[in-house]
Amino acid sequence: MRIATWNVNSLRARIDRTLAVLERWDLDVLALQETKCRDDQFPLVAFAEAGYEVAHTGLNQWNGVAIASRVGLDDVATSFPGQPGFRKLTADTDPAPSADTLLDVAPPVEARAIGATCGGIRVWSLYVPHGRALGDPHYEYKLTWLEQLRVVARDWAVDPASQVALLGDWNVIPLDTDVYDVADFAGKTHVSPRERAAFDDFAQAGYTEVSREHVPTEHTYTYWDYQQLAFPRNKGLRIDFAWTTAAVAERVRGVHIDREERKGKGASDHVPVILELTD
DNA sequence: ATGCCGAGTCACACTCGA
Repeated sequence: MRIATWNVNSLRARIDRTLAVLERWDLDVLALQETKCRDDQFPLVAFAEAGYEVAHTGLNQWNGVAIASRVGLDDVATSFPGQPGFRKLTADTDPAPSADTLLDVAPPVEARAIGATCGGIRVWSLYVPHGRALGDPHYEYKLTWLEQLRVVARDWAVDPASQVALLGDWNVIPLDTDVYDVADFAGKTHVSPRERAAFDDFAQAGYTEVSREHVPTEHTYTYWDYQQLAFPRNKGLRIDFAWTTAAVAERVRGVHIDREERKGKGASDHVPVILELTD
């Protein structure tokens, strides 16, 4: 069984590359992030013709996460329990006291998490908030989002037989050797101690980051910026990961990072991470 | 060549990403 995660950075712009990834890796399940479309814009037919069912949540042009599967797709959840929301608190988005403000309504939950049971594994496709800058409200949102995910994920992992895979773009650089030059990230998001702790805490919640276990090589990246020849110069980041329960981790026979997918015209800035499991 | 930022929205300049 093969399961992959990929931040596709607009599915409609990269539907051909996506179908090619499914075929090239003979994938059973693909977790996608940043589909950047609403549900009604999702290219369902292309997936169906390739033999995949799809679950998707997308509210607008931002975010959007999906799971495609050819081994079943059950019990779809379009958010995790208690998933925090986010709303900009600026004058232009909220020029006058709105009904929301007056009612103190919780901020909207974004399309950043979707779960489904595929071939006996509870798969989550996750797009962790970026954080934007240290001290930005989005940074606190990111930390709260990760903490709440960890709290609920810990409960999912209590039964030692439970098979759970938390796949996605975590927007955290866990190690100094996961970036071309950590000095370039001084004072920025992705490397701060609080973000790294929020990421590492999934180990205490009963999970193993299996891509590290199988591909420990330093300076192995999953993302390269579009600007300033980052890919040809190999100035990348490792930010796409797979935390799994022990029952999944022991089935992992290999992990592949599809660096080839970053080449050529029309590439996403992220590449797929593929898990090979015993059947 | 792995090649100098891209996508979506919207109306041309902006947001967002990391």
